[in-house]
Amino acid sequence: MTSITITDVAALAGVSIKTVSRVLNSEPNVRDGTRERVLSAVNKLNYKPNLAARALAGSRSYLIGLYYDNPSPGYIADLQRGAMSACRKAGYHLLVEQIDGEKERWRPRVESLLDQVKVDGVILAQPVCDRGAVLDVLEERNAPFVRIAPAGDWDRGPYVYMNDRQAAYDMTDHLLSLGHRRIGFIRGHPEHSATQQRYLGFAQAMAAADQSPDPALVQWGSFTFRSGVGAAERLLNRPVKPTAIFASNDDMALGVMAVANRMQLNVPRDLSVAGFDDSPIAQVVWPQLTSIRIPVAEMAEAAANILIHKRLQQQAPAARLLDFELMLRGSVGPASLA
Amino acid sequence: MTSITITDVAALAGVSIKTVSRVLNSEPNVRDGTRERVLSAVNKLNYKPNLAARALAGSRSYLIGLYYDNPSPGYIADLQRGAMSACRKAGYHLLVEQIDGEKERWRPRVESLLDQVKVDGVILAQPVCDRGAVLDVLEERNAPFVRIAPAGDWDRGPYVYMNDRQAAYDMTDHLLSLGHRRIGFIRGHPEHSATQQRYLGFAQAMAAADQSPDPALVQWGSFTFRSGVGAAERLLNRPVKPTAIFASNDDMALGVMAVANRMQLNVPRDLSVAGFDDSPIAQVVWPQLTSIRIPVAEMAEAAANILIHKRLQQQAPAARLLDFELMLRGSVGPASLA
DNA sequence: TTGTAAGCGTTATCAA
DNA sequence: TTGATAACGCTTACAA
Repeated sequence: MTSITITDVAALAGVSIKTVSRVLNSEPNVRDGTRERVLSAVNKLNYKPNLAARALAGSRSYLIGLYYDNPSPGYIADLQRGAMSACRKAGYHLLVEQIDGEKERWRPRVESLLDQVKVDGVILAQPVCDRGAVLDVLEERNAPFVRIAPAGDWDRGPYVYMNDRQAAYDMTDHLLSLGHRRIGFIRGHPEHSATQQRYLGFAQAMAAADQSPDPALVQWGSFTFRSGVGAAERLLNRPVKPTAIFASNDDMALGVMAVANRMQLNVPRDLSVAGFDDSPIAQVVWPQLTSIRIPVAEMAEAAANILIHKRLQQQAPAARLLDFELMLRGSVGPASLA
Repeated sequence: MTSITITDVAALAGVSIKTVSRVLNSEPNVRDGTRERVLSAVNKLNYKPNLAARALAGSRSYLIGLYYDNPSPGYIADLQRGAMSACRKAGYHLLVEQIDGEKERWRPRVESLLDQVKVDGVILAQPVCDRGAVLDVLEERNAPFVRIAPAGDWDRGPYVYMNDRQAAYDMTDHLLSLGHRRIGFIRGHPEHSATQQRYLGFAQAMAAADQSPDPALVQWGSFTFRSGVGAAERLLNRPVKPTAIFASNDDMALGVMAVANRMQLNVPRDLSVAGFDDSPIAQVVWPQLTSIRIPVAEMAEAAANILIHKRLQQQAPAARLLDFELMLRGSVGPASLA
């Protein structure tokens, strides 16, 4: 039950193993006829090159690593779907690794992936992509990596991202276009990179519509359901309630909806609610939550492709921008006339 | 910038590479002093064996594959956390692969993992573990695999699981102990393995409490939020409403809560609601959902460990049972006196 | 355009 | 208890 090797293929095709190798790696200088004979032998034998041998002899392992920490399960799933899709198309495989931020326990794992497994590249997702120490380890070893939506350090290698500011701007614009003027905004966790960008987009859209910002209508949250509840209570217990609340992520938006429910406010008649992330829950609640879809899978796919095709390119792209999408659903309606 | 190899270690320790190999693989017949000299050389050089070379020469790749299809993101995340934990402890790495059930597109990927990457074993999660064709491919190649909560085929290799029937029994018992007698039950998707087991547990607990089963109180669902809504409407529009509804997963239970809300029924005062799965959403809704925690991460960890330690064991365990946990929260209360 | 031979860094064989 | 040396299956030089 020994598996078939390049030698078997060479023998059947009547060529040397080097020629088989050339065909397999799409190298030039192979006569068409020869190529066909080799390929037909490959097919006949159902030959598949051994990755360990390839990695040992050559410079490619056909493995891509994905580092993430502990964000929402939906984010991880999307990430992997995208990365896997790219890997599948190129004959690569995906190795996942959770990087525990707390302790320095991540270090041996990161080093192992580079020194032992010798992955061809690493995708760094939030929040790992913002940990300087991890980047240091990768740079020390000259390991190719691509970051997904990093918060800064824009000159430390390629990254893919989407425009959070513009997305928040567009959503705010949408609310304004429906007649809303008193729009509450709930900021996210102060240490998260997206927080500031999303707030900026909101503020700029309000300013562009000549809406003087009411500081009392901007509340801090921390991206959790509970913090959304707190912020919503502060907003909705004011003498003059806002007609819409834009929370900078879905979990907080759900908190807003819970409070509205408890206060007998009908969504969207009495209060419009918008979120950010388009998490799976957004479509489960009633009414369904208007939100912003982040192209997580697409970003991961783009990142994987950059790594996979690195050797083909003269110059790796420094950055790749992907589009968000406004998901308009039932939780947002026109401003009531009240 | 060439990396250090076993030869460097051997030179520093003043032994042959074979001796270094012996130490690294904990083989017998190495003098203590020699072992120590080797280990200190390993440490001094920060040497890490090359996995590709190991895989090529030996019979282990130190890679474990995880096949899943498209269940909830939370399930995937838990699965990976557990499997990764086991891998980390043993110096293994985790390769993930989504097995698309629809087409036969999965076949080349499964074969590639076995023939090219030569993973040391494969973990099969729901619903991949119930696809006979996938098992066939694995068995053809004599590839070690462990299934997580399979639906049947209990003689096709080792598996880990939990007792769905007992869990549903215990939850029903809990409702009965709170005075509920008219308990509605919502079954899951008929093709899903857990559906029958969970219903069985419910039915047995009811029978044990001498509750003649009212067929009208058992409704079909399909594990989706929407199907939960439908089933709940059928249950709650009856002349005599149930005082509690036990849905066989959380998504459907959320559907029940949504209907209850719409019908102005207070949960848990007017209606108790219980789910199954303890998905993340269970703690986000209000009141929080009473549910059953499935030890997904623990099952994955156990599965990985079975694969990793296979060579050490005389006889791989045929099955490993793990415990569920009743998560009692606000959505269930005593039966009202009405 | 093709082939020969030398690695790649381990583990396995077998002799010492 | 140790070590020389041959695999493992491929890619990379280099030669033809």
